[in-house]
Amino acid sequence: MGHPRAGKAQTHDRIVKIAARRIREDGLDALSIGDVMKEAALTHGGFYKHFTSRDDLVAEALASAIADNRAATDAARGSIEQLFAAYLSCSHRDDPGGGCAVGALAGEAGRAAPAVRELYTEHVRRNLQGLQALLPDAPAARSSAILALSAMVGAIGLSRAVTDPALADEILEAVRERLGASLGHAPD
Amino acid sequence: MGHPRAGKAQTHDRIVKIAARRIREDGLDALSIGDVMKEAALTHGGFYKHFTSRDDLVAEALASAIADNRAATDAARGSIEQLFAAYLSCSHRDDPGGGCAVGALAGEAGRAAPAVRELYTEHVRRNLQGLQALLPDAPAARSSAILALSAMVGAIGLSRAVTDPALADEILEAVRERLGASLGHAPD
Amino acid sequence: MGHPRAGKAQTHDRIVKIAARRIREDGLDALSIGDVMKEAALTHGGFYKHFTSRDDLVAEALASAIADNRAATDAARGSIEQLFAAYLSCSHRDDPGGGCAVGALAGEAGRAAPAVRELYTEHVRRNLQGLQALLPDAPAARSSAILALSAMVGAIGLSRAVTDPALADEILEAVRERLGASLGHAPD
Amino acid sequence: MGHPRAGKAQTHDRIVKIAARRIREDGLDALSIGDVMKEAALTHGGFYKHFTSRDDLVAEALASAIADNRAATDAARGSIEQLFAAYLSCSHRDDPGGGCAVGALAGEAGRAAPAVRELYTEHVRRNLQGLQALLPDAPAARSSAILALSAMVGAIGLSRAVTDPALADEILEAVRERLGASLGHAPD
DNA sequence: ACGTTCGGGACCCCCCGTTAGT
DNA sequence: ACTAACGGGGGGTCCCGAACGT
Repeated sequence: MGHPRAGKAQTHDRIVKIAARRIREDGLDALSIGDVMKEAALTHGGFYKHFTSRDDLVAEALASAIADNRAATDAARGSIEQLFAAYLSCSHRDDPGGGCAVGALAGEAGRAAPAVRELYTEHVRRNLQGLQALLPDAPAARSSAILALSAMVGAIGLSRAVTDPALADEILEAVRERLGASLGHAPD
Repeated sequence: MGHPRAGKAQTHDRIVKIAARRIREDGLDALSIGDVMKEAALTHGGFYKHFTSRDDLVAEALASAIADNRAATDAARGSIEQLFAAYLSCSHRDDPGGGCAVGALAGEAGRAAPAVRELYTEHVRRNLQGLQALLPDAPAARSSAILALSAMVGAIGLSRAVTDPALADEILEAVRERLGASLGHAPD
Repeated sequence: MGHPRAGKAQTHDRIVKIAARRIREDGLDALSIGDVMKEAALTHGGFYKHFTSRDDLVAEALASAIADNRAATDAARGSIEQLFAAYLSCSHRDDPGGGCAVGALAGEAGRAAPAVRELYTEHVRRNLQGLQALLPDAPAARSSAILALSAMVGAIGLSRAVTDPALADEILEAVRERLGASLGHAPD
Repeated sequence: MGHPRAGKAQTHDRIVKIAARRIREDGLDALSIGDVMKEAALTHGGFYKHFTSRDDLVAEALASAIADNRAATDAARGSIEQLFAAYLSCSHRDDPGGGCAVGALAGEAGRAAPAVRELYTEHVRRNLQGLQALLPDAPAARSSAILALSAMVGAIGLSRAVTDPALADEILEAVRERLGASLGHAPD
């Protein structure tokens, strides 16, 4: 019985990874312990050997999702165009579970528990700093980063929500290009 | 017993109005029939005289929220700066229940029932058209509208989610100003 | 569907009555909503139309059990020997569910929620007053009542717990007779 | 790893001792393996190296509690007044975990597993014999012992359950004195 | 017909006693 | 001796439907 070859940490991680996908796909509230454990080929009852409560899992899952994002962002190092292209891509839009947590949870984070909101906020800050570092060292780099993050988050949300595929693609494309252009020659 | 002076249509409307606020405040999934009916001073059971199911209410509530938004948008007619100022304002951020449904539901709409998504999509289209009409008649007006909507939606979501009030305000301010500037002299 | 002929109050009462038996048979903690509802030919889900929580039911069930006891005590009016005979009887011992709540819950009440303990205490006070009223108007009537209640409660508990039927009967008989004798000629 | 310096028997005993207190404080049903092991600074899973099941522990814990009681009773040897004073004392009432198992479990024992009930019954028998030995060698010594045990058990239970401290003290005092008096001049 | 009362079933989180395998 | 997992059950809430009263 059990998964003798899998250490506790591995099982723990497996659960968290699954949850990290789920929260980005379905939102924080929709996360069900039973579903996650079932997907991990475990039973519902064993959950509390790994987490003290559902909130605990949510926090860990969010942290894991954020770590994913860091890795993905680092991969796009060097060029902001590359980052835009990756973020505002169809593959990102079509795989929320593997994508950006800031975008996936922008709507729900405001209603989440304080601990979750803090994590989220920290992640937003880091993203802004990362963007700013990639932008030309102009006085308006900070506001450019904010505009870029807002537009990216908004565009990915809209593109996911809209039923018309053409419109969805158009949103990504338009923002991708216009954002690059706007930020290229920061007006001040 | 009951509300003899209130016609059925009025009661129906009252329920929808309440639900229209709730879905923007708490999201689509969190809408509880019991809560809504309680707030309407009605009993839970009577709900099904007005709606065939919870999904029915959600659809109507979304339509009502959209109608609200149309009215609000029309009020800002004439100047796109005025619209930005209104959308990217603290009062809008702090009152999601009375605010823009596109922004409030950007994350959740992608997971909603087809009917809801259709409604949402239609609303996005109309918003884009409205924005486009307010922009100078340049070739890039369409993409400008998309960028504007994306940035607005993203900014309002981020500003709501973030715990740091200073950062929340900064997001609104930065996008408000940078967006105006960027769109003023559309590069092509 | 449902029990159309049974008013809500009737169903409510039915549930409480069942629970009132159960808490005397199995104790306060062992009371299970599912079990009670099943015995009432209802489903677990409907429970919360009648009670706000399990604790609510426990409180009502205890009150109901106490009311039962009052009625039973009143039936033995006039003679304390009759009351002793009824309380310290095999039929009382063998039917805890229909019997004295003070005796059945003597052990558990001390660990119960404050509201439950208050109810229990009130019931003890009333029982002491009832006993005192039945005793000769001697100065020691109060302490006689306390001795009588203690002995009765203890005897019924012991007689229920003991596995040897002869010993169980002997306990009831001994206390029944010795208590009557002791109280007959109050020493001071 | 583990507690290398503590033999298995010692660990076993430690667990039993803790459980022996707990069952008197919280009852048989409330005994939780997890809690006991935690208090013993052991892990939950190791329990089954010492006991075959929870029922096994309960039986051993009861036996241990009974052994405690024998020791305490032997200490009061010689005078029945001393025994009454010790049993019907505030310190006994306020420390059920270190007190009499017959009193603490009078209500619950009747519902316990057969093995537990047998143990309990044996304990009652021994207590009755002990009491009888302390009483004057009158024909009614047996029934006097039964009355005494019943009153003591009942009084301690009531005194623990009642919320009013004055009433709680009054119960102990009244039974202590009246019982001594009643048994001093056994009527027949 | 409108509204309410009552009930049904499904789900969720959490905890428990127990065991297989290390 | 323990870790990791199982399976079942507990209380609580939800959405929904059916029968009754107005």
